[in-house]
Amino acid sequence: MKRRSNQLRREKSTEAVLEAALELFVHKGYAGTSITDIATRAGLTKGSVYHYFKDKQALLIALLDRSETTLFEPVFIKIHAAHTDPRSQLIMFVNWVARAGAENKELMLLPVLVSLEFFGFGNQTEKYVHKIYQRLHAELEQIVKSGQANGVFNPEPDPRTVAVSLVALIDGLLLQWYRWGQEIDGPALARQARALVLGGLNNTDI
Amino acid sequence: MKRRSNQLRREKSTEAVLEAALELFVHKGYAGTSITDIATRAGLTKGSVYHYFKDKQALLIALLDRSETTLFEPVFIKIHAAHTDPRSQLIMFVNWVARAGAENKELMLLPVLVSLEFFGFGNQTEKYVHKIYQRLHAELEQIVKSGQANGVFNPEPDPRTVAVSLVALIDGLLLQWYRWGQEIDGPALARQARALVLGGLNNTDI
DNA sequence: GAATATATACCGACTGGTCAGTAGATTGTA
DNA sequence: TACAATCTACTGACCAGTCGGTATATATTC
Repeated sequence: MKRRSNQLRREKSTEAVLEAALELFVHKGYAGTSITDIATRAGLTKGSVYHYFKDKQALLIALLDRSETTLFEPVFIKIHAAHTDPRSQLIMFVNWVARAGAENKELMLLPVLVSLEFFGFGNQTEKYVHKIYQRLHAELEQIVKSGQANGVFNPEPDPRTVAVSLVALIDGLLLQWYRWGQEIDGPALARQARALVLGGLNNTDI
Repeated sequence: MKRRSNQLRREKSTEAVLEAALELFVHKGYAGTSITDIATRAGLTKGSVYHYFKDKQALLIALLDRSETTLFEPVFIKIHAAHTDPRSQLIMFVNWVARAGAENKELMLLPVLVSLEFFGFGNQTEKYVHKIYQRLHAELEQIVKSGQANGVFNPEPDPRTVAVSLVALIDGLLLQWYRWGQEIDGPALARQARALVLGGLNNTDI
């Protein structure tokens, strides 16, 4: 055993556990993953996992937190900072999803999958995921609204519905690719998302 | 205990078991549902469930089969029989999904949810769901193609991608509503589906 | 149509196995 | 020595599937 400082051991081990848990939760499901699985994949044993994390749910929460702070939060900041027109903001958003989804597949899929596995349990996990979705919906709704106010978008469609549908399309496409084990096709996702939102927002006669 | 013929008992019991299983599989997941749960909800005990079904998976397969024959098959037949233009066929399809999803929520959601829970296991269940999706994609792709040949649709978008995206949007919307315990909003689904497909197919400059 | 034999429906205890979480020992670091 | 990280062994709960048995329904025989 190589000699390492306790701090280094701590960091390496927690990181290894989180990485293993993310991989396994996404590919085998939360319920389908045992702590021993996670420990083994992280090069440790069960007891050590419990040394760092209170219980199984704490592991999941930590990963959801990471997903929020490293994936979702940055794009909102970036879009707000850009100060461009709503149309460009929407395009920025879908392009970001396409890139983030391709580069960080598991972290992107985790909230989607977990929200389905934990539906209706009324626990902490569900609330956490709910927050992420609400944020997504609210931000997109805002963009659509301002575009309609500017006269850039067709004012007829309900902005909330447009926002929810855009998120649904992205979720659906991510899940499709995940389901059949295909790589995430970023450009295709971006193209279809644009077709949905801008197609709907440009045309009155659909 | 009321006296009933064996045939009647058989029918009543299998039906009760299937109904209970559908409800529980959708709302608690396949793995999260125990046979005892199902039996209790059906007013029986574990042994009786095994009297009618070989094992847990056989129950799931029976339900998937029901989903295919009572939901998906009829719409394809109806669309083929209609002999209308591709545009109307697409609209027929999304209207049907909207109606079937609202009227028969659990049966509609089962394949979607199961395909996610069973991803990558390479078992019978996965193949079954795969078949349903392939069928969906193929039928829709065909409609889009013929519309493009007729000059009704913009010929540029790849028909396969359009078909996959439409299914993804529908999946995504169904899951959204399921996730947050909302009723399925048929009209909204139909409207958004039209915006995606026809919006994308009408416009070159999106 | 009564008596008997067989088949079907149903029950609940049991088995073998899995898993989350715990306790205490052991090894490595400060 | 004190403390942190890790391991091993264990517990209690749960679950899929089996099995022997009971009750009810149907078929057969007289």
